[in-house]
Amino acid sequence: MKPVDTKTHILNAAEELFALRGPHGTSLRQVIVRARVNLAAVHYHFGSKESVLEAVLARRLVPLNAERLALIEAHERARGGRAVPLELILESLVAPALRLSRDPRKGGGTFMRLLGRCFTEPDPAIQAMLTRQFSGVADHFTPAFRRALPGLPAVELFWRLHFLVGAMGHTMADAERLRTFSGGLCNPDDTEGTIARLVSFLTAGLRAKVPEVK
Amino acid sequence: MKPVDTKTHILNAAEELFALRGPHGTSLRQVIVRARVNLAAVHYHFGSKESVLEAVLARRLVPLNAERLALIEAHERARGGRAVPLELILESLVAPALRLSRDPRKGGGTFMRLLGRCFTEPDPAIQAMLTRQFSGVADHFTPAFRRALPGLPAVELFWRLHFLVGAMGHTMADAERLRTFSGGLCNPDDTEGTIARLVSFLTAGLRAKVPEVK
DNA sequence: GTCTATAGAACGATAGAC
DNA sequence: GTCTATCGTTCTATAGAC
Repeated sequence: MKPVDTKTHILNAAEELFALRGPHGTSLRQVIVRARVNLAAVHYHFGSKESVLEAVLARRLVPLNAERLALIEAHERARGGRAVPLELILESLVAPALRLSRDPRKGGGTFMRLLGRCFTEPDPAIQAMLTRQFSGVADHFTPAFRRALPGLPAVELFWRLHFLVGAMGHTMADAERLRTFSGGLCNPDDTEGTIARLVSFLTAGLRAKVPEVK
Repeated sequence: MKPVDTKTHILNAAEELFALRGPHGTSLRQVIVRARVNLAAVHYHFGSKESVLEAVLARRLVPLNAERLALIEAHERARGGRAVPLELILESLVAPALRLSRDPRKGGGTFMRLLGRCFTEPDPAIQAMLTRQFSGVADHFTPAFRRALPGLPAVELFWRLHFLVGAMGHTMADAERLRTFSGGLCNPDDTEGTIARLVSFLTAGLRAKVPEVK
């Protein structure tokens, strides 16, 4: 049972506050109050506010994206050279993220809120962090989608993957909004139900008839 | 030909900078430099930074949401009491926003980037602004979707509308990312193509088979 | 590694002359 | 309506004692 050290305290506090008020809307001083550490400790351990954000992201995204790749690679091995069915690709992509987004020990919805927010953050430094973190997943999943949808032109596939990222991101970043909007009818805590619904929606969308207008 | 006044100069500069670096990441001082006005002028015309943001949002959203409502009401009138087909509902919702997001005289992608960003902004004041602006559209379109998809349980509809908002928002807020991601294959400037693709994707997603798992 | 103290700059907002 | 000047606050970052 290892004790929670200063560094982890800072990461936890920063994750929470960055998600709650945004990286720009949060000062290091707010972070150190919540983390119960000294301001200088942040600069000692991370060097700068930007590096704190990068560490917060990497702590969750490195294992998350590794899990995604492990899942799809297992499916690929199980099927030899043949294409992995669309539903399984989507599930490999969606399920680990959604389970993480509902695991209170791992930041729960807090982290996903921050992640969704970073995606709309135009700050070039933040964009570069995201590209770094997601390049492996993008490189592996894009060809998998292409193999699962052999009739779909590459242009259309890219558009649909863009729609997919939006739907997925918004679902994870803003689950609680749905509870309010549906008047309590929808329960975002039902992780497996959410995965099934999202996979079914995305499968149908990706398989839609290609529109005529060009 | 009326001259561009101080108030409009401030709105234009704020729109651009808020979209570029976020409302929190932008200072009023940066705004007044770009608008070539005095700092006190901002407080004279708007009272506070928050009110500037509200005015920036309202300037585009009031006519946009009015256009959406006008379109769907025209469809409803044309069909008497019968349900408006799903594709036409989606087009009424998507097309005005997407055309706005590509109209350089009206902020172009700049404004949509800001809007997408505000959606992930947890600041309660900003959330309240969005709720105010979108309540009319939500109240009118939700029953329309229900009528167009009579077999779909309400819970499932709410989930799918949530996915829809994500796909739509991300498409408008971050169109340029797709150009990079697709290696230049996709052209987000093709507004009508984007509308057709988004409507086709969403139609299929909304009509997907309801998943078994509950 | 952890602290206090502080430098140095930027912030939102306002007072009051014109 | 528009300006200058400035108040009071907060920020990131660092220097240097322990």
